[in-house]
Amino acid sequence: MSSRAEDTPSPRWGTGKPTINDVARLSGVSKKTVSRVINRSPLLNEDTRKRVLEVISELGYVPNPQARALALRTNFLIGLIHDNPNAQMVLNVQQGILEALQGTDFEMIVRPVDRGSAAMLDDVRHFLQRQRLYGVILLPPISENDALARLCDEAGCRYVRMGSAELDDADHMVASNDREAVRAATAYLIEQGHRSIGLIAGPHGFRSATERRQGFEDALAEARIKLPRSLIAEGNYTFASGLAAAEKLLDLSPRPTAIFASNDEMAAAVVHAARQRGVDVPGQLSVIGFDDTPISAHIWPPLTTVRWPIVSMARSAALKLLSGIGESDSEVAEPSMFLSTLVRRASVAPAPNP
Amino acid sequence: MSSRAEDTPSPRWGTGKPTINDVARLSGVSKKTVSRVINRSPLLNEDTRKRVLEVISELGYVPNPQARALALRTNFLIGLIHDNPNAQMVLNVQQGILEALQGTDFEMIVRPVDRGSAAMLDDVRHFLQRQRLYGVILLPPISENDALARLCDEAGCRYVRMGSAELDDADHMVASNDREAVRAATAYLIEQGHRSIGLIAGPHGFRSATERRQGFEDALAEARIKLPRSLIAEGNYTFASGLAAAEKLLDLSPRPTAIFASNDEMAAAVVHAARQRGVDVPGQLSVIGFDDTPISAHIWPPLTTVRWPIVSMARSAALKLLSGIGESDSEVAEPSMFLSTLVRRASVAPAPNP
DNA sequence: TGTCACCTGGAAACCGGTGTCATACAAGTG
DNA sequence: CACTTGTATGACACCGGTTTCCAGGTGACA
Repeated sequence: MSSRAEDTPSPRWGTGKPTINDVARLSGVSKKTVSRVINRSPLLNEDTRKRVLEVISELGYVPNPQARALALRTNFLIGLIHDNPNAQMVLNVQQGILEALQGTDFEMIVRPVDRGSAAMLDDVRHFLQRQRLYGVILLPPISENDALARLCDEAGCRYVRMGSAELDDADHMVASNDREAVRAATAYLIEQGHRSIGLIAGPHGFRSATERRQGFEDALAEARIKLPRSLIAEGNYTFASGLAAAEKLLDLSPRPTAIFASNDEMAAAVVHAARQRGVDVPGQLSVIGFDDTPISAHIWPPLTTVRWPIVSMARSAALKLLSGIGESDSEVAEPSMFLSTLVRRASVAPAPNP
Repeated sequence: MSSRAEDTPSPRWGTGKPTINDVARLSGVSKKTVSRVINRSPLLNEDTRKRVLEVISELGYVPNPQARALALRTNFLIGLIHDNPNAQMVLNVQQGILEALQGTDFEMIVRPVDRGSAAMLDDVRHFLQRQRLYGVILLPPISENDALARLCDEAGCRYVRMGSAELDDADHMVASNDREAVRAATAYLIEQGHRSIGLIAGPHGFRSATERRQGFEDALAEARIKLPRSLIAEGNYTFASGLAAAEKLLDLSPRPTAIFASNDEMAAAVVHAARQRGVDVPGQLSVIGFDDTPISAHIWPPLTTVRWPIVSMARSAALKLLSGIGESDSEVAEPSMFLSTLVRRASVAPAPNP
C-alpha cells in the first residue's frame, strides 16, 4: 500500500488488544482513573473501582508492559548474572528468584558470562547500559569480583551479591556460613577417627575457596592435628580438576583415610578416582563434598556433603532487590545470612585401623 | 515539592542519560535521522551518518529499549518455557538460545512451569498475555503438549517446540532423531552379544519416551530377539523412578545382561542399584543411557550414552524464531532435524558367557 | 451561608523512540 | 524546459501508558 517501506521488524502485537482508552470509554471514566485502579491508588471511590474492574475483566484488558515501563522509567526486569559453576546451582537460583518474583510484575533475564574472558567486564557494562535493568543478582563465583559490583554502581543499577563469605555489606549481599559448615564437616571426620585428611581446595583467589579452606583448617587446629602441605591439593571446582587433585592425593603414601573436597563435582571425582584404582569408599577412604547437588545423591556411595540453602538465599536476594536496597522504607529486612548443614550419607565411615 | 505524592515505584533511570533528542540537537539533524542511523536505514547520506555516529559515541548514547519496544510493538524478549527435566539440559538450552541472541537486541526470559499442576495452562496464558513476548521456545517434555502450542497460537505468540520426535511441522519444531539413535545404541548392545536386554522406558504419554522405546524395539526386531514384557519397566525420567525400575529388572531371574535406560538419570540409577546389590558393571551388566549429561561421565563406570546436540538445537530454535516463522522472507531455513550419536564409554562390555 | 480543605476526575503534556507524509533538491528524460 | 524519478531529510502524529495541573463537587466548620 505505502509507496515504500522503511526496513523495520514487522510488528505483531497491538492489533486486537484493548487499550486503557477502551476501558476508560466503556466504564465512563478517564484514563487516569483506570490507571489509578491498575496501580491500586488508595484515593479512589470504591464504586468506581469496581465498575472499572468489571470492564477490565470483561474486555480481558492487560496493560501493555512496554508502555508502563517507558512511563515509569523502570523495566520490571531482574538480571541474573552468573558464570556457570554448576548447572543445578544455577537452576536452583533461578527457581528461588522466580519464587520471589511470583505475583509481581517483574521477570528474570539470564546472562551467563565468561569469567576467563578479558572482555567480561565490558560485556557486562554494555549489557547493563543497554537493558537498564531494575537490578541484578550476582552469583558466585563471579559475585566475588569487586570490579563487577563497582560496575553496577557506576551504571546506576541495583545489585545483590550471593556469596559464601562474611557479610561485608548486608545491603548488597546474601551469604552462607561456609567456614563454620566446613569446620563442622571436618570435625565429623575427625570424630570418626580420621587423622590423615586430605583437602581439595577451590581455586585460588575465590572467597568461597578461602572460607572452606579456613573451616577445614579450623577443625584440624581445634583437634591439634598437623596439616602437611602435601595433603592439600587445588582444583577449580570442575570434575576434571578434581580428578587430577584426587589422583595426587591417592598416590601419596601413606594414603589419607579421608578427603574433603570443596564441592560435589570434585568429591565425585575423588570417588571416581578411588574406584578406578580399587580403593574402597568408604571402607578405605571417606569422602565429603559441598553443595548437595543431585550428583552427590546419585553416585555410589551417596556422598556426605554440606547443603546450603541456595533456593532460599536466591529468593531472599531477589526480595532484597525488590524491597529497594538502601532505601529507608524497607520495613522488614530480608535475612542476609544463611546456615549450611551437614547431610550425612554413606561416603563416610570410621577410619580403618592401621 | 508537590503537595502530595501518589504511590508509585520510584524511578531510577532516565535522570542523566542522553536521549535521542540530545543526539539530534548536537549533530544538527532531526530525531528521525538519528533513528535512521540507529536502525541502519540505507537511504541515508554517508556524511550525515558518520557525524551522527560520532556524536553518539561521544555522548555515550544508548537507545532506550523500552521506548523502542513501545514504538515497535515488540519487546525484544524471547521466552523459554520449560518444566525442568534436568538441570544440565535446561542450562545447555539457555546457552544455545543466548548464543543465537548474541549481537541482537533480544534477551531471554525464563519461565519454569509445573507440568503436574492443573493451573499450568492458565499460568502460561496469563504469562503470554502480560508479557507479549516476541516468541517462546518450548522445551521437552512440556513441548509435547499440543494444548500449549494452541495457546501460543491463540495468544498470537510465535513459538518453536524442541522435540525428540519426527517433524510434524518444521516451521514450529526442532527435533532430534531419537528413534534411530536408540536403535543404533541397542544394536551395539546386541553386537556385544547381549540377548537379554532390559528397557527402562520413559513415562507414558511422552513422545520422547515412545520414540526411544520404538528405537529399542526396532533393534530387537531386526535381530529377531523376542522382548518379554517382564524386561520392560517404566520410569518418569527421575533418578528415584529409575531406581525402582532398575530394582525390578535386577531382581528378575535370569537377570538381563544389559539395560537401556531412556535417560542418564535413570541409567545412573541402574548403576547405583547394581552396585548396591553387588552386580558388577559392566562385567555382569552393561548399561546405556541417553542425554550425555555430566553425570554420565562422572559416575563410575562412565556411562555409554546417546548424545544429542542440544546446544545446537536450542540455537537453531532461537534463530528460527528470529527469522520469522512462516514468513516468506526467511532466506535460509534453519535446520530442523538433528542427529544424535552414540558415545561409547566404559559401561558396556561383551555379554558374559552363560 | 461562606470559606476552606479534601477528594475526584478530565485535559494535556510527557516518557523516548518510530511511522507517515511532505518537502527540497539533484539527476534523468523526451 | 517541463516532468518524472529518486534521494535525503524534517515536521508531526503516534505507541499506551503515567503524571501534572487544574477545576468542580463535597462535607466540615465557623
